[in-house]
Amino acid sequence: MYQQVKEYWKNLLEDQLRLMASEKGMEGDVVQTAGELVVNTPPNPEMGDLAFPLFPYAKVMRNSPQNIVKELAEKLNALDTVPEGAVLPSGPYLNVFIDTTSLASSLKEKVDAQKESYGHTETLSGRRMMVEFSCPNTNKPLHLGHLRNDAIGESISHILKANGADVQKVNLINNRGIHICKSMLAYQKFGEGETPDSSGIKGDHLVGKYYVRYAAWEKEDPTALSQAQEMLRKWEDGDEEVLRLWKLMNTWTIDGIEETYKNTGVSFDTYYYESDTYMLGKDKILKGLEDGVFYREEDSSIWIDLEEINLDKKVLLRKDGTSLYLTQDIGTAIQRHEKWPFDSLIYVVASEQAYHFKVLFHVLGKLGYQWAENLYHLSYGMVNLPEGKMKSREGTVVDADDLFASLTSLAKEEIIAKNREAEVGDIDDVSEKIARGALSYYLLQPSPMKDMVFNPADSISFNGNTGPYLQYMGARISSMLAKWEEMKSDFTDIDFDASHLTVRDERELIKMIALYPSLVAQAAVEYNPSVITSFLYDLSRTFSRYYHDHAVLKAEKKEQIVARVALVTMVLQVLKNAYGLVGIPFLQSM
RNA sequence: GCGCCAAUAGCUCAGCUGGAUAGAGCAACAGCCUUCUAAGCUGUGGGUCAGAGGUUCAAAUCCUCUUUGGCGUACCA
Repeated sequence: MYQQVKEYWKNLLEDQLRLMASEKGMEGDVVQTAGELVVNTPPNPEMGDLAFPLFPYAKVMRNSPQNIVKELAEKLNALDTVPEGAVLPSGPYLNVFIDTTSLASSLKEKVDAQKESYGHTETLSGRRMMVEFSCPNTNKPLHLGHLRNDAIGESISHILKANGADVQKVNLINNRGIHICKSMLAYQKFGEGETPDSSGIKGDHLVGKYYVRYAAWEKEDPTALSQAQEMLRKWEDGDEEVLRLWKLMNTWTIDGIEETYKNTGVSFDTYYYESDTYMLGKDKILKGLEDGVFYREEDSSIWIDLEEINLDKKVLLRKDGTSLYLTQDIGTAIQRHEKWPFDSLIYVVASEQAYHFKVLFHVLGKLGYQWAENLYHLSYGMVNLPEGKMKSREGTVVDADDLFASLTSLAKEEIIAKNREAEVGDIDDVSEKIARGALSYYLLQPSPMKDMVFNPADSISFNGNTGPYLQYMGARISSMLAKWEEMKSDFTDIDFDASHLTVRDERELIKMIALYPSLVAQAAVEYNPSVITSFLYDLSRTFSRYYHDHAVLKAEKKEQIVARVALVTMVLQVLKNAYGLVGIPFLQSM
């Protein structure tokens, strides 16, 4: 809606510029020559809502930008359609105050009507988009790195959906391979029949314990690795005993990981298992060989030459005919497209694998799959600690469950310290939701592409630019509106009138609400949830200042109260809608 | 070596399809709770936007080079 207002003024100004030019006897379309007007925002709201720099017109119109602005302002002011004071010349800029009153009126109608779907767009309407993320190994519990992956994957799925896409969230469980056998082997040797139930250890942590145990054992026993390899061979031969243990331990891990997903607010539409898919892709490689897309080395391994995309050669099938990571990914992509013909497939995977995906997409293209150009690697940076990289050998890996638990207990302590136990209701539930919001927001704030530093001390602080701060605004508004419910019967004779919303921050809030849908669209185009987190913080900060400075329910005039309640109601709706896109639970009270 | 990515306040990050004095949070300091939840609000200090060139009326933003850091360049996933 804000876009339309911008567009309106841009067109109006451009028309007037054309008029000015032709009055001066200039030939041709001045807008075409100088370029379309750029719409900016003035440095502060007192200077206007929109700013049009007129530098580019100086040369074409042979006049200083200042003079052009002055003339343009006069022309605009002479029009009946331009209200007094709407246009403000400011040096080389022509600033415009938009009509936030009528904007607020139409916004109110729209938000009232659309409610939780306010902000949704049609930009991806009808597109089938698959998002693959998380993809954990079944030999250990999730850590901080997975949490960033999950947060981005989950959020981007919501964002795409909000823009009209038909989204499928998929998880590919890495349950096969030598690393899985290592934990199995250690369990066989040292486990003594321990189970999650008998030990009281969460399944994924129990399996992780034996993965660590293996590493220690490997140092003492030089035959360890060959034993693990032997176990993998048995697994591939379908050895019953090995398969039984494999299934058992997989169940433990996956059950554990699902509990973590539940805590952190992550879910999937479909699970794939590597054990089912690792054979896929071979046929396609052989077919490609027949078609001359690939070539066979003397040792009979199959390769592709990547000279076209300025890369080296890459092996696709081992000399013994077994498949590789790449082979498998080729197979799964093709299989997925057959099962659910997507318009695009987004892989949420760490930036370390950029090369892999470049090759994967190229190979699929060479195999003749048109849709290969609609594959996208949503690459995200590493999560580091203040002292550097996380290293499992040094025990600095931040465990997902531990982190979530400590966030939850801190939130709980905070509620108790503030004496809010009675108001919040289920304190455990609320504490978990605060923890979830804090974590998700912390991880989604930086642009995905960049490496980030996870500072444990910062992450557990609930002050300042944090998830709980955002939740707090929602809770404050909710409690305000609850009070309004009790008093609103005295206001039935008063209609909403947006002309009572004139204070600076009211105008700011109106503009932000109006801008929100275009940001939802932008977040999808950029595959960037931080567009939404930044917006949420801006909106919250502005609102926080606003209700601190201006009484809502205790405003002087009744008309003002009605208008402000309506505005605040809209702010709450937008907050809720945006929370949903970035994994922040809404709290009625906190 | 080659390739990809990054570099903004003491720390963590926004801003990057070029536009007005580069913004937040944390940390430091100073204020504000008989008034809609102080998980809050206000203010002060803090910047050669890594460096050098270039393009432009205008560069943190675009281009080139340099420096520093991360990642990759496996018949691992």
